Amino acid sequence: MPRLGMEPIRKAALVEATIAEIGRAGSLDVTVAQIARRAGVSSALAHHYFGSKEQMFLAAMRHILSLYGAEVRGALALAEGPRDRLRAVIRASFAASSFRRETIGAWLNFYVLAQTVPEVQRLLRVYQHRICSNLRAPLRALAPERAEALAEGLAAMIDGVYLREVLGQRPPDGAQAAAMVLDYLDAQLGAGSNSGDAA
Amino acid sequence: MPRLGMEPIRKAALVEATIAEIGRAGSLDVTVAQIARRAGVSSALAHHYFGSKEQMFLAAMRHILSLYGAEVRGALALAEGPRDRLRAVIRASFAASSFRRETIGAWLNFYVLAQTVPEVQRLLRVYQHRICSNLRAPLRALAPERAEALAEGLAAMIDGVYLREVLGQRPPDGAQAAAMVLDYLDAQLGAGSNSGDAA
DNA sequence: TGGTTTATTGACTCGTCAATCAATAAAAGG
DNA sequence: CCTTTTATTGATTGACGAGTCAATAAACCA
Repeated sequence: MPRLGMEPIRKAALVEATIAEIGRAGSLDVTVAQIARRAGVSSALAHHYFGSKEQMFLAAMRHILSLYGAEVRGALALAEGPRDRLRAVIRASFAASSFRRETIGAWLNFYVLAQTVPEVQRLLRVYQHRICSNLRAPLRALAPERAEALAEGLAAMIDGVYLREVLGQRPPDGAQAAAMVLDYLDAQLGAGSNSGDAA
Repeated sequence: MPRLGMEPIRKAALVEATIAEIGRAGSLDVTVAQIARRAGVSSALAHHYFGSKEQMFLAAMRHILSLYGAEVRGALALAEGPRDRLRAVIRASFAASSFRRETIGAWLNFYVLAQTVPEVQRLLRVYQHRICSNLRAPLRALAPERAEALAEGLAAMIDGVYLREVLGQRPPDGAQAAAMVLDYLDAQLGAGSNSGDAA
């Protein structure tokens, strides 16, 4: 009994299911049938709406990146002063909405996919570029000379902490993960807790 | 015309070919036939010696880890004093033998495989444990309180730098990569260039 | 020499899976 | 109503690939 206007609902469900299945399997070796079943539809319908498995992966990735982007924007909106902005970006990177087993697993797999699918590579580069920008701006106010290098170091560390979580036996702990990066930040800027506050 | 004693030669060639193919494809979606062809043998022979594709992946991984281990041991043998030892471990992590496109690509894919194959997970954990140990020991002599946390931070950063290389447009530059991590180290310990030298 | 071990492969089996198609059915619209 | 559009699926196709097997052949051995 086909109600109309199902397309966005189905698509959203399939995107969620894609992420969940990749997270569960821990790899991109998930069949369209598995994804579709989890979303409660037939595999034919999944193809009908997305055209191909690759498009499903891309949609899933855009979804993850957009969640993360929202998290960052939300945190930045509340931050005042460069130091606070830096902390906001870092904390947002480990917020519960992104720092979850399944999302981390999916994210790792997208790095793999980036080596094959140009559009995935493009998206990941956009993400990396954005996170660097978000870090560089406030860093310029605190340590203009080293802003560029520090931003890249922080970004690398954030990615590295994610990566280590993949093998972690215990469930991800965003607060602790963020603490490690914040610690790096303080060491680089001089722990002086607020040296650049209140723009 | 079968010469005897081929087994180790074929195995070595197949291991190399496995790494090269994974690096080329940028994923684990490589067929045994592709690997075998690159090694100059039939796919049947590959199965004959390894039993399964999974065993080939495992052998490839052990090979990569053992190259890296050798690099670290070699560097440590020449180092004197804790600070120097730290530098040695970090530099070894970006030595030319490991820090190459194909190896980096393969390494990333092994992280993915670790989510599926317990033995791969075990091997990666051994690697992580060892790198942390190698860092923690000299750190204990320089900053006993923070040794544990710093070791994990450094390890995360090393992994993160590798990860970023996956998307890098320009070919990997080990020296520059190492510099970023060494910079973090100096910031954490106080740049005083040799505070812990000459044990 | 004849038997055993090692090396090596082509051909085949058996599954799996992405993608397609044709068919069913309910709503919308005139 | 009858048509068009949207939703939905079961069944099918076509390709591809891991792993197996039986056969060939050279080397070694007694």
